[in-house]
Amino acid sequence: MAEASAASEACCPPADPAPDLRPVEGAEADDELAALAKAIGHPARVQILRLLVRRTSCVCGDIVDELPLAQSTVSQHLKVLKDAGLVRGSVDGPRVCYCIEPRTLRRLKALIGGL
Amino acid sequence: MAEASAASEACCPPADPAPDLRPVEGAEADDELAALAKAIGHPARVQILRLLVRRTSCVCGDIVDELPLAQSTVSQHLKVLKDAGLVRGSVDGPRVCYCIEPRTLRRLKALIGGL
DNA sequence: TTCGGCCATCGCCGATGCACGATAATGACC
DNA sequence: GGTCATTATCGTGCATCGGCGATGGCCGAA
Repeated sequence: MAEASAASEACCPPADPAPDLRPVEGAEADDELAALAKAIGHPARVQILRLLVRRTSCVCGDIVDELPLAQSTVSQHLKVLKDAGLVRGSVDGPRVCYCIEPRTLRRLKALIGGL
Repeated sequence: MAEASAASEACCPPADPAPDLRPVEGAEADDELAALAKAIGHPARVQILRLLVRRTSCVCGDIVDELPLAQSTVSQHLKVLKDAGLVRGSVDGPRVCYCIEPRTLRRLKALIGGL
């Protein structure tokens, strides 16, 4: 398995048949919703999320020069999104390909919808 | 109108025929979503929101002894929610009746749904 | 008028967030 | 080997958050 990792589609697999099993209310759901909301509680992170949803590209560098922020700041925001589970990063040679995690995004929508 | 203000239904009018007009994406939508998400980015505020949605009561005092927090802290959280437009407070005699703002909540759902 | 309950606000503290520049780590390429 | 490009991490400064107790304002009741 040397090559064959084309890195154009492989980093963001859309396959996701898993259903949401956890409840949308209760103490755990409250904490979960608060954590997710906190993660997107910054305009820069909302912009990053939208960029990744549109999938024009998922390379970190492209995100950096799309935002009026320093590279280290963008990396920090990406880390917040990654810790929240909203985003996934795949190392692809010297670059890192970021993409959204559809499951977490759907989970967020379900939690918000349960309000 | 001395009595007749039973404070059970009058403070939270469910009437809300207004549709959402603003777009769900763009720079303003990003800021709006980030501000709303930040407002609910704390477990205590999520709990408060749920309490108000359930409408078991909307009096501030009831919220205070439903949460393991001091009265001033709850008041602070209520202020955050009120500044975000998610909650409205009506002075009703010596008490204050809080209730959710359905328009803002629907707006939040629309913004999340637009992701 | 005075008292007491209800709520908002203030002041304070420690903890966290956000931005940046500088530096390190990784991998491709010559 | 060396070099360049890309990204993560560290350290720092400043601002904001989150909690509390204490205080003050407001209204109704006595």
